[in-house]
Amino acid sequence: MSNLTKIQDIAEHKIRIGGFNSFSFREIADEVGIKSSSVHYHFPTKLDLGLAVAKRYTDRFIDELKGHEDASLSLQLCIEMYIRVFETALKRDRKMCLCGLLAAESSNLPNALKSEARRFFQLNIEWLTNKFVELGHLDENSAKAKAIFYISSLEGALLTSQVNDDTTIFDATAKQLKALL
Amino acid sequence: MSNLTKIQDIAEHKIRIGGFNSFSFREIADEVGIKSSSVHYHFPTKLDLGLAVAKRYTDRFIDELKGHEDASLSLQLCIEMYIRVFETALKRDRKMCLCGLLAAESSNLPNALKSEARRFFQLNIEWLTNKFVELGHLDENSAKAKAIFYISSLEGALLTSQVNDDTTIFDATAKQLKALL
DNA sequence: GTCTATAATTTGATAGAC
DNA sequence: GTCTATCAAATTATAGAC
Repeated sequence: MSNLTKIQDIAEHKIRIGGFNSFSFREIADEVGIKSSSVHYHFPTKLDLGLAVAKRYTDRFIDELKGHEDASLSLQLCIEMYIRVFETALKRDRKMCLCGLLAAESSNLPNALKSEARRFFQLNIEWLTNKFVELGHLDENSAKAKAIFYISSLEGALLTSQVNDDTTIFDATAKQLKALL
Repeated sequence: MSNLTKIQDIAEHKIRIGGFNSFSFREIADEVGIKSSSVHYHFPTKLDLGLAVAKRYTDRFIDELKGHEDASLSLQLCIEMYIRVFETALKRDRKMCLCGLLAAESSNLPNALKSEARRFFQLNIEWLTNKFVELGHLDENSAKAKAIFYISSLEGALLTSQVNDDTTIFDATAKQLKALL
């Protein structure tokens, strides 16, 4: 794996654990096995690194969503798949959603980074809204309200599970959301 | 107002905006109008300050909940009151829930601070569970699952509203939760 | 692309005077 | 309780050699 990729992987891990202010170029450099100046070669500023990581995270997330899409999927299966993508983030990685954490601290983030975190939410809301309109036959407004409700609940469930070191807390929320369809 | 109180107020503000790693003793001292060594007089370490602020936040939150309690309140009114406490945090303060933010970054926090954030969630879940049992006549397990669902959704709604600079996003979630009773 | 070296600033924290 | 003075360490970032 290239050092560029390693840098982004480690930065993503650290942001998802503690936020944008919780890591330094030196820590990343040490874990890669290079010097901090070499990290600056790839990403001139910390903001550049944060933006690249957030963009990559959102793009991958949306790609995974679209990758599991299937014209024959029912609303029920679509939403179950959607919930599973969040579930994986929690149970495999034992970490927060990167953009969820950035959203929480967004008032204190550079504008560009806040915008990138917002993009994650907007794309998710767009995707969910579409499903609720096309498969659930809701009107646009109701569909969007429901979409916001779903992503908010899932992000909150990650946060509550995290602080309680208890992934079954996520399951409790997931179950309620599925029952709501 | 005493400097001790001012220090805690400013620290609370900064944590709610950007998390535990987003402020320094010097910044707080500057805003109070004293020197950073004087802040250390009141709170020897940053952890001491964080713990005091988190404890105060949770105690006040629970006090407010109990203050609005009334034996004659229906489940509907109880939960509407509960949601209103979160709503106030967002619309009056335009900030995250302090313990919500600490929960998000809890994997990177000193254990004592993570525990204090966890206490907020446990007390909230306890309070909600009780209401669902006593006023909603749910069994203990269903009540607790519903309690977890409610606090998770509300915390997530704060986070989603924050990153979108749009308080109506919170309203969308609040409305769905009320409809669910 | 990675290194050494270094700059300028900030950080959490302490000692001791008043 | 607040101050001055100070510390050691860490931070983001740059210049220039290889």
